[in-house]
Amino acid sequence: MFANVIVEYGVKSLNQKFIYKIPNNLLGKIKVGMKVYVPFGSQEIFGFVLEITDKNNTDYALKEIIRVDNENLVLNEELMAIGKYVADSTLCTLITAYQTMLPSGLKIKKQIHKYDLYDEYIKIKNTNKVLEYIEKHKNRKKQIEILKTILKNQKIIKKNVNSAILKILQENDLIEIEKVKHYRINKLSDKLIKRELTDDQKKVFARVKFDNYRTYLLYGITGSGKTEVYIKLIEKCLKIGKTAIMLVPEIGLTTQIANRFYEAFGNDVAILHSALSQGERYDEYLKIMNNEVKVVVGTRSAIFAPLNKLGIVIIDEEDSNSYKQDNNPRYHARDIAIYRGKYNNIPVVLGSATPSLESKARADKQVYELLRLDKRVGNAKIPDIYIVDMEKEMKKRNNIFSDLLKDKIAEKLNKKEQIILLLNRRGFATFITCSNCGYTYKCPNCDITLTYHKTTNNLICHYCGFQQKSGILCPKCGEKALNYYGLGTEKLEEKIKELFPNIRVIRMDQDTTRNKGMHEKIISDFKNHKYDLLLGTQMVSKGLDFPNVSLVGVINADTTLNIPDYRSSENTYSLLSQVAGRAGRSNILGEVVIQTFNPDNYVINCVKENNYDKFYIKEMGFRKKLKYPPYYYLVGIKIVGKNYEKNLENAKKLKYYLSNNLNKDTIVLGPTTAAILKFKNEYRMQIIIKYKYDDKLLSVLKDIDKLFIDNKESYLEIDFNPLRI
DNA sequence: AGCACGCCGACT
DNA sequence: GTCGGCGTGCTC
Repeated sequence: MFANVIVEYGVKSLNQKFIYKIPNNLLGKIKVGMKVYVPFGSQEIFGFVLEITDKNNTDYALKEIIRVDNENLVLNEELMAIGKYVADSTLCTLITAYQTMLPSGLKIKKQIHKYDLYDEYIKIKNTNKVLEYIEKHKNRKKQIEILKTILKNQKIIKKNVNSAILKILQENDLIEIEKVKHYRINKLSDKLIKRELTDDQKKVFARVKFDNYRTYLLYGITGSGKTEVYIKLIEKCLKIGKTAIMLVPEIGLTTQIANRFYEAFGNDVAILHSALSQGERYDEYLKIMNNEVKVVVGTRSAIFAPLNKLGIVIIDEEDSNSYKQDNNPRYHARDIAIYRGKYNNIPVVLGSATPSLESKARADKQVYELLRLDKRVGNAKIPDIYIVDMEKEMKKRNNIFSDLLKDKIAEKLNKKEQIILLLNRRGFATFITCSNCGYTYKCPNCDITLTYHKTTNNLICHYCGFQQKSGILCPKCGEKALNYYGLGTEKLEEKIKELFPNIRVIRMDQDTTRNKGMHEKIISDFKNHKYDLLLGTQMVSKGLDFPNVSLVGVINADTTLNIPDYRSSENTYSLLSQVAGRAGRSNILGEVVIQTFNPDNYVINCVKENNYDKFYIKEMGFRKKLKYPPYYYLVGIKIVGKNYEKNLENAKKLKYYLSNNLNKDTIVLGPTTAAILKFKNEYRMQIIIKYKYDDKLLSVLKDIDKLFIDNKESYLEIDFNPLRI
């Protein structure tokens, strides 16, 4: 027998099957989807079994598989198929696809990490022998005491026993050690909390059918109780003997949602998200593979959870950009969810308060089934939204806080209610310029100004992570004339404290949540009213539920609106209405102040009117006129190289090739410089393909991918349905 | 990706 | 003469 194997190196030139002979001692042991160790040229490396066959059409001598690396790791048929689908639909190598599906402890590569943790117990080996021993050696008091406790309790924990005594008992062959797998995350909740659905929620719940594939779009306003519907759906799914995946966006509130799922399903739940340690991830993955859990809650890559008998997939906040991976493979979790939905013939539920235009358009065309929740649960009302024209405020020298926002903050502080401020920029100042010579700090590797972080006194490139210490003198002319421009969350924190000296402020952004557990700590401290005001980047905008928050302030709504990208309006609408939804989630009325230089912009006004449908219609008009999704599909191709001229030349040749080989009504734009031309010392040109239907597209893209394998000057990054171009 | 092989230049 | 630079080609 022979095995077709792909090897651990994720390079295009090795993206092919290598055939190996299965030695007699491994016959029957090796299965499709297993990790194996194989000879490869002069090396020995890991690989992954794709097929097992009795045919060998080659005329060269075959090598033999050395061994199976981990007998417990076998990807099932569905996961094998998903890997192929990911590779085909994103043009990544097969091995890269399988690697992303596995937690790092199980990836197909050389690794010495041992993630397995065990609890060790001591058990009696032979009771009669022990009783004899006790009779015989009455003076060995300490040993006898231990033996008696074991006799009484069946087994005791090993680490509580003195190692010298343990050794004697072992040498006398009286005891044995039992190893029990220890999971790092262990939620034991025996009091499961059952909640009732409202009539609206019940109607939505009843529409989801479990006996065939169908994608549902649950469009429910903020605070309408989508999570309760998800829980009930999963409950039903478990009742019919199946399992469930629940995806949440990657914004650190996974633990919050996970806690609600623990309340509902106890230790039937596994969680998978990026804040877990590698060991924790490994453990959770093992629980899933061993069928010890029925519900998986997690971020993007949890869509690959190896659950058997999958019964439903739910994606909360389906419009979140975090569901699309922005490095290889550039897959979208929504596509994988739908693939699994079809594969298992089960429902897929996409939920959001601000659905992506793609999903809403599909629902309008009956491709998805639309479910709506239009009312907030209980007495909570939609917050009042005020728009402030910052141009007028600037004339009053209010360049950060408008009069209205200042008044409202003072009012809420007085009433002991809480406040959230959103500013979508971290750091202190967004750039530093010398007023003497005009020098501006820039990243040496990218085409980007460095952001000043006061806490660490660092200048940081927010794109590549480059850091340098900040000086007092201009590095060019040596004058003491550096000016700090632009507003970030650090400066905002300082300014709010100047304005309200007694206010208790907590900041939540990438910088304050870098350490494990900080995210949860900030959220729970704010919830427990240890702070009056929470300020931060978009982290503060989604999913959080603080009943005592009655005011949300958006410092500058234009930061996201002005990004030159076809989705900036959609992103802004979603961000603003999500953050507005943080106010007034209980009995107190919520108020929202949005500061902007574009008070007449339709996005801002639709947010003010809380009118998603109006925004949707207006935005769809623009998308149609400008030939953007969902009317057209996009492919973004980046041509990257160290030499600007040669790279541009390659980009032009590529454009020519694409225009000549794709369908006539497919639009090929570019090459233009990418949004950030220089990144990590490489120049990036961009070609955009817009198409409605093109049967040649995939094969042409595969061809150009091959053409560039041997190109030493440039390489390609191909992105299907890019979220920004 | 990683390694062997091979062809050139500057060294004890 | 030979050590080591990296360009090229191959891996079942």
